[in-house]
Amino acid sequence: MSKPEKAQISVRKVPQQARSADLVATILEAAIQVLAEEGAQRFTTARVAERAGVSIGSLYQYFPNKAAILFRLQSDEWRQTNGLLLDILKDASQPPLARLRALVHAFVRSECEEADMRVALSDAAPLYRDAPEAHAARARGHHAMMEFLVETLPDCPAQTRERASELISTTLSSVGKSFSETPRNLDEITAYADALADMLCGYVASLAIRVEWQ
Amino acid sequence: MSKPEKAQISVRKVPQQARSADLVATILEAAIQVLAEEGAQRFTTARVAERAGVSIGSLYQYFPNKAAILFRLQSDEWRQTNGLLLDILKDASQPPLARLRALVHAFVRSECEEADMRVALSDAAPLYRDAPEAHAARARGHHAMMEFLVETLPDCPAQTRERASELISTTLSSVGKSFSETPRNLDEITAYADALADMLCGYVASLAIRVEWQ
DNA sequence: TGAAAATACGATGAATTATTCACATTTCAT
DNA sequence: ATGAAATGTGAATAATTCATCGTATTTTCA
Repeated sequence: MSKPEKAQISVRKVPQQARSADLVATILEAAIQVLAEEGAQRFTTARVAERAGVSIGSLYQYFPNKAAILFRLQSDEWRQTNGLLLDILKDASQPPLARLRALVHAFVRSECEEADMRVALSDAAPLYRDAPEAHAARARGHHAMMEFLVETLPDCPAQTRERASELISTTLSSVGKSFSETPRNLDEITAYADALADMLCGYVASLAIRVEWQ
Repeated sequence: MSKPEKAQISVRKVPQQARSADLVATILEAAIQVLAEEGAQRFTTARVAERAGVSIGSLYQYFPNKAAILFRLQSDEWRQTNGLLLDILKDASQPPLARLRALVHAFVRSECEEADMRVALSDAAPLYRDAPEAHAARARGHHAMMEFLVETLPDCPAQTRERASELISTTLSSVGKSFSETPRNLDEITAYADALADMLCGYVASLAIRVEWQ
């Protein structure tokens, strides 16, 4: 057997001049379009380069392989979503469950935007799923939810809280993704997000009520 | 534009003699192994044929293309899971919420069995996701949950009930899938299933309590 | 200005892929 | 026993893919 090299997901060369930074931006923009319009199956380095109006060689100067482009896109998504969620969860002007409800709405709405691209991106997940960077990114999301629960359920045993945290973040992301796989109008999105928020808020409330912690 | 032919997912030739029925069974068995051991990425018709000890041509006698093999595997999974769930949901000897809890446990446990194969199978989902047969199969699952809710929440407005039904089935399948993506021991599985059951049962109970339906 | 560094190019190779087709073998009703 | 239908074979094909490399162009800055 010879599997010496882990798929290299990070960067090959750091852009130094403005034109190369532009180039990278152009490539990423093109990658988004190819992904949304052609799907993960037909996402190829050659197509991305062509759509970007850039040579294939240039592409490989800044991305070591195809997976790196996809991971970069997913990474950007995660960063953006994470920022959104952190802001909402930490908004001290709202009671905890109102924040959680707002978070569900924001998340579901954001999942439904650019749905084509997001679906294609998660179709491509097998290409980068095992990368350590991906693990770290997910961990950050869990951490935010955990902090929220520590504040909301201070008397809850740590282990219960951790499980609840994992359940809630998992539910949010996986149900959101699954929901966005079929096209929805705004009313459906709102109604569905409300139902999901009912479910999650109800769950957190039920944890808060159980005084029989030991 | 010319997209005349939808990907054909169903059968090319129906086995008539015993030897060909055996052949199909052998191919499917080999397909499961290839999927579990090599992953969706490396799942190729040639590898399946080789593992089955069968010529590639024979494979194409009974499956029109690669997607058909994968869809057949997924289809079998769905059928099996659906049978399991129907039995539990219709067991009149248990109160509704106990049935729902049992269902969650059975489902999560079944998702965690053969996890490698299941993960690889859903990685391959893009290949058959849009097939009408896939849609029909999902609809059957939703239908079962809907019947359960009609029994449990007879006074709930139909629209609310439908949304709840979709939310619950979606949560079950997508959270289950996501959970099984990382390896778990039996204790974790039980604890997690309990938490998920708490959440879902709590949600159904809260729907039952709202007497202010209009 | 001029040369070194950075950037861009795209033809090209090597590998993998799904699928077909002409032909060989087996089965089974007659 | 016979021959037609069913079944099995695997080399050949055509398409697609990722990624590299030598070369050309542009930028930087002394």
